[in-house]
Amino acid sequence: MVTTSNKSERVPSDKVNSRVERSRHTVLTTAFELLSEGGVTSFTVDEVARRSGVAKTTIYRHWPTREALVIDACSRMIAEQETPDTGSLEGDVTAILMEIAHLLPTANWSFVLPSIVDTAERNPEFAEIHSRIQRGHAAPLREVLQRAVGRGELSAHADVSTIVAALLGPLFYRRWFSREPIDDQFVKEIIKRVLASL
Amino acid sequence: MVTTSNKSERVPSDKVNSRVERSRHTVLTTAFELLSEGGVTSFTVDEVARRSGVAKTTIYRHWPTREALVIDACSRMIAEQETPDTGSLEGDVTAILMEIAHLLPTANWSFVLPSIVDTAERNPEFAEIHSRIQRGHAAPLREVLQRAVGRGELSAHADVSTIVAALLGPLFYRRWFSREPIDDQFVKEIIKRVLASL
DNA sequence: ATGATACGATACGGTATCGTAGCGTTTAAT
DNA sequence: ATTAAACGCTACGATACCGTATCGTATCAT
Repeated sequence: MVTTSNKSERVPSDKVNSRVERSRHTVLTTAFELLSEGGVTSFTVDEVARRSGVAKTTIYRHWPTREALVIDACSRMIAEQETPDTGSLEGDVTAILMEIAHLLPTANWSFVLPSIVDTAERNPEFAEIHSRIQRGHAAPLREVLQRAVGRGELSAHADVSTIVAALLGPLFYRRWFSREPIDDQFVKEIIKRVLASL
Repeated sequence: MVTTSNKSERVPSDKVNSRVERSRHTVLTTAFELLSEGGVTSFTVDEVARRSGVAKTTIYRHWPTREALVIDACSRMIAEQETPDTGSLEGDVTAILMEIAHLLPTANWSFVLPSIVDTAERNPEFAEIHSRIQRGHAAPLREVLQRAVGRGELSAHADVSTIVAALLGPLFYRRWFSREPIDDQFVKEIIKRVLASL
């Protein structure tokens, strides 16, 4: 009895290949793809069903509502950027910003983000997601700045939050507002100017 | 005959109070208000009709399609900011950024802009509007920077476009991405750091 | 093998929205 | 006063979506 009971409490690795998990995965992949193309607005459950091949009824067996699915798909968008450790603040910052600069014109999330920003403006749930995504982007930068403080390379009074805005702001500005290209020269200019003023 | 013909060729000031122009104005005002509240997505012609009191059929007599009305309403959003002239570059830049900083949390356009940015990502017509709005925001800054070059206060080799991004980027970043408050201290910090590096 | 669970297909009901038709009424110019 | 243009009202047709119901089929553990 106990043995039987234990067998039905499967470990996660078992569940991955179960039928439910296959469906979940297929739907989420398609949902994310759809979000990247049209943003939150034009996202429909019917289209997910059409593209994924998973029946709409099955989708509603997994997610209670359209919004739940959108939120779930958006959550998979949080960038897992790794923090470099070159030994110097300038080296670390350059590594981070260069990677972001290269991702901005191509990565899927850069096409969805405006949509999330807009939705977050009036929807608390999306505001929460947006907040998590944002923290994900800023985290590596905050970490290398803190490390620089630890090494004495940066004053302990330095306002990390301001510096992050001074570094990321110009890049984001070019991607979504002025829509100018973000070349390496530009990134280096920004870094040089911001770090010079510390 | 000629006199009669001339009378029908009215001057614009006459037209302002005509019935058509009254309708146009009422509808556009309501449309803009609606856009400010819900963004481009939740904007519906039916709601404009309900709120404005103008019949939906009349609205469609003026604008061929919903999109045309949205675009027309968005176009009225272009900020008409005046360029200061304090004599020094720092004074001018401070005046401009302080005004923007105070508008960012309150002005109607700041609630609609994410919506336009998102739509512009996939719609050329909105990309054009967005471009005009953007140029409107950056124009005063570009002008005072050019003036500073003329006075010799700024090197002729200075990349104006980069400096604009370095100044506006952090403010926009805080408004729409990190969602942190934008206090005067922050604005002054940004200005100080950017101008110090010139 | 058998039963439980998940899935697929189709068809709905309900709602929102776009854009139009028809027709009577108001406005405003002559 | 007459008349043309603009407006309001109601009612549509068409479409797209959400979310559910029904029922038959496939999967999978035991």
